[in-house]
Amino acid sequence: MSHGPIITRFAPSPTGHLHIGGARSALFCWAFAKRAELEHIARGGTPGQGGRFMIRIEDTDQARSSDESARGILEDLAWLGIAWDDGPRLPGTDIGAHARDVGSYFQAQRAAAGIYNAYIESLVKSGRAYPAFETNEEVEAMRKACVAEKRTFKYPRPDDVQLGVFNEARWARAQKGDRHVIRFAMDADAVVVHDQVLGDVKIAPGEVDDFVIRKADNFPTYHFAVVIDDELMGVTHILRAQEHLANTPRHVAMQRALKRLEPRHEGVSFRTPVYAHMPLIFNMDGTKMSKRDKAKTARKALKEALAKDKSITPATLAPKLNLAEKLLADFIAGENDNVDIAAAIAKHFNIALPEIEVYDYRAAGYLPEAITNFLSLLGWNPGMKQPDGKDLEKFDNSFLAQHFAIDRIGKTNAKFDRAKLLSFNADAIGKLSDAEFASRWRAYLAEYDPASLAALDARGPAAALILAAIIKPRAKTLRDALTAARFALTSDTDYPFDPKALDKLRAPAIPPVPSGLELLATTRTTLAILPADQWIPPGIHTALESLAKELNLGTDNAAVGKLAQPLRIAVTGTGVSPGIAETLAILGRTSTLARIDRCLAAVGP
RNA sequence: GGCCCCGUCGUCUAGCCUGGUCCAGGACACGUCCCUUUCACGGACGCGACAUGGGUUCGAAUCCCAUCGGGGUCACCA
Repeated sequence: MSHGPIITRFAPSPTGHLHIGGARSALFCWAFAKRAELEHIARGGTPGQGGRFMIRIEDTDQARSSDESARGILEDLAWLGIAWDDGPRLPGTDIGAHARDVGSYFQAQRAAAGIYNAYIESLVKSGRAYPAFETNEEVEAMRKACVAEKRTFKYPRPDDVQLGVFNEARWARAQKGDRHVIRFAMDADAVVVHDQVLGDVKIAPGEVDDFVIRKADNFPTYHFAVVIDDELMGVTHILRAQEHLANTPRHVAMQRALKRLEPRHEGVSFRTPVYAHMPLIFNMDGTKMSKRDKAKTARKALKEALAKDKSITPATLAPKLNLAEKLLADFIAGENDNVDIAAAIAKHFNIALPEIEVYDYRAAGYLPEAITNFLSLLGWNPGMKQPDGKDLEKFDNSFLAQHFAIDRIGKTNAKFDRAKLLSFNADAIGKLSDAEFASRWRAYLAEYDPASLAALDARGPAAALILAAIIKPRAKTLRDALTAARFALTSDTDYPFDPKALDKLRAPAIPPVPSGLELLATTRTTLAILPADQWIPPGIHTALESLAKELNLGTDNAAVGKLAQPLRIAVTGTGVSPGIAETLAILGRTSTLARIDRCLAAVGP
């Protein structure tokens, strides 16, 4: 047994944003390596030698991969607090700065360096792989024929190919430039995957056919690249989603057939890493969480709008969305699931698209610590109790790194309950100090809603701090903190009045209590002469209390309420707002009086 | 369909390996109540599950089998 570090990896394909399920995989891989490192350090070991977490970008799909999404994925990981030891350097941070020298962390570059082709050639020469010349269409036709006969399709090994015997004729033809793929020659042995979560999973011989390991474009397939890279990059433990379980026998079979080619390791057999397959994460309705859900949601909303309002047609709508009519028509027909079109529709009809990717949750105002905490509980559980006997389920990444263990990964698939995530997020926000919340909220607004940030700044720093303190318990996300703060972020002349609230204001007096309108006018007079140094929450509260007493409204809090409710409607336009004293303090005297006057005018004589 | 995996409240799960302390515990959601100047926050209580059927055993959520149900996978995507 070697004493090298435990090395885990997360290997995303850069074809979009980081999926929330991928984030969990990354988090668990990170935690596993981190724990090994922590324990190694505690034993006095050399830093960096106990456990390492690696990122490798699997960009062998030329058509769908992009540098932009690779960067986005890296940024989202870092935002979640998942830093990698090995992998691309993340600009502006020191993440990846001390990566091991194991070649590029991008597979396309590794392919360009000839890493995979050297192994392909060795496999072909040892008779464990061979060129196959059928076109994609031909194989597809064979498959269809099988399906029609209700038989499972397995690629039939050509008669001239023999396991373990180098097929020179085929190799020569391939070298000549005939379009071909390389297929791995499966052996006849049964494969057992010793999975740390699922136990031993046995696959009978003959279940796996000769699969493609190099595509016609000369790029390795996922299966091949993964096996080569995991070995060459020293990966010891593979934690991944259960959807990969069925692939694992292929990987194990290749590991058994492969020997190292590099001078220092030449001839050494590939090792089989430790596998642990994690349960899957689904939507609440049991469907897969996919970015297509966004298109589905948008399409449904659009169809409803179309059915409800006959004046809306694809032809009239397309220009408003800045889209070609054909594109929109295709989208409606389900011909495409373009996320940008979905977003445009959502914006136009003011509907919320489901959050699927980390990027979405970030934009929706979730805190990274709430996301990783929630994700940790999907398929894993610390199995610990709190002093009060309740299950421990609120913890941070550092706790996870200290306690994560594969043997506590569950086997059953989980449904992603957004309501619970929302509750975790609200809880995480609630735990923030007022100052912390204020600064996080500002940062959020700076990125996603600069106009609101400008409006906030216009109120001044003192008001901003009071505002932060009172919206904090009302906010489940940084985005909906805006709802509670709306009154302070709109101008004194155009915040809307809720008609129902105004009606309440118009209600006649019920003697001895004066009407809301009368109370409002009286309160205005009092507030107008309140000393400036009293224009703070306690000062305002005291003033309202004395006024209530003066007017014989009573002495309890309900008395102040009789004053507060008309005021609230006047200055916020609705009967719902944070505490009235805080609300007025944030607005300041000038705004408050202006708003009362505007309301008085709106209600009319 | 073949192969493989899984099955505790609506949801995430604890308990299962090492049967009894479980007429099954927690959290989210939901409901009622309390707090309360509105809305939130907070607090209390409640609702609510061992898929089914057979075994094994003095005793099964826990062990075995079958059935049913759910899922994954069968690409020159990863």
